[in-house]
Amino acid sequence: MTETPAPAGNPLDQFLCFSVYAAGLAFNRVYKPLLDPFGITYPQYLALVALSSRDGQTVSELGERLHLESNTLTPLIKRLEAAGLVTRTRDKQDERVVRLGLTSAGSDLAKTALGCVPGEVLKATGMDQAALERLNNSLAALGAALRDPAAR
Amino acid sequence: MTETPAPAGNPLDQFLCFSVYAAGLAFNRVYKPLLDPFGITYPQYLALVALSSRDGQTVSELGERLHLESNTLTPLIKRLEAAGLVTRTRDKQDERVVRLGLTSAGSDLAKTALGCVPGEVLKATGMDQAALERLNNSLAALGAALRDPAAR
DNA sequence: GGCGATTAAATCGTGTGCGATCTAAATAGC
DNA sequence: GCTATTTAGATCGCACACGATTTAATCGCC
Repeated sequence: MTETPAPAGNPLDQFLCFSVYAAGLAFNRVYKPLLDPFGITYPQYLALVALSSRDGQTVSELGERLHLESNTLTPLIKRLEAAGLVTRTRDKQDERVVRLGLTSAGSDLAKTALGCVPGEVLKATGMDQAALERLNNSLAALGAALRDPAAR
Repeated sequence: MTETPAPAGNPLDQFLCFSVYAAGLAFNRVYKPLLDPFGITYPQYLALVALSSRDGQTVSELGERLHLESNTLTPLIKRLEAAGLVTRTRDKQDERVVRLGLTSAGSDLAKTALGCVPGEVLKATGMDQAALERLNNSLAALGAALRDPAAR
């Protein structure tokens, strides 16, 4: 009774999918106040982090990293471009392709955010590094299994 | 190389939040083809399951279970009502409150879906019951920690 | 070299999530 | 009993996510 604010007997609590769903909502709510000062959203933050690892990624490559497609990414990237954080340039070799990069403002923002946000999030999880890593590995495996078309 | 379709060196892979995010996306994509025949979405499915446990829940109570508020739930519930699956009635004692219930069609749909969908989802996870339960418990604890205002 | 098939990204419509605000009903305090 | 406050839902605008389609460029094959 000490930590179940939800009504008793919630059948959803037995569902792994719901735990993932609810944890996702909760992460989003932890990130929001941390990212608001930077003027970016949580998915935008993920995109900036993914882009900071390598310059000149295509929209498709970014999509592979984020598990998203152009229908979601194009508007998101355009907002980051409008904010002056990301550059979009058509590939000269293949005009179908759009190459993405961080502006210096985007790079700075990513660096600054990565300097303080992850620590705050870690604190909010209340977990130690080892437990966090175990859970991360389990979830990565779960995601890979769910994405595997052979498994259904 | 056998199971890493994403570009190498993805810094996001080290983020627990991203594993949760990506697993959530993946679950959604597993559920979609399973729920399409019933004409409902994944959040609508969660709402129906939550409503099937008890009749006459209020919007707020449903929100506590789903970790959502009326700004998200009201439109969702109205769609379920328009689909003939849910009833909405103002409480006679307190006219501010809306009591929710399943129609017989909604109850039947929930029963039928619960009869086949969870098994398919379990198969897609590729996990056994014990591992699934452990992961579910870890994630429930993570969600509770993230929701705890004292922890940040 | 030309043309159908493929590919990358963009566009569009619908359904969530959510901060902010609004409305209406119940309660508190005088 | 009457007003100020609180509470439950609803509404609105914006940002994802995604199925479906479109556009434009490249590739494959003859």
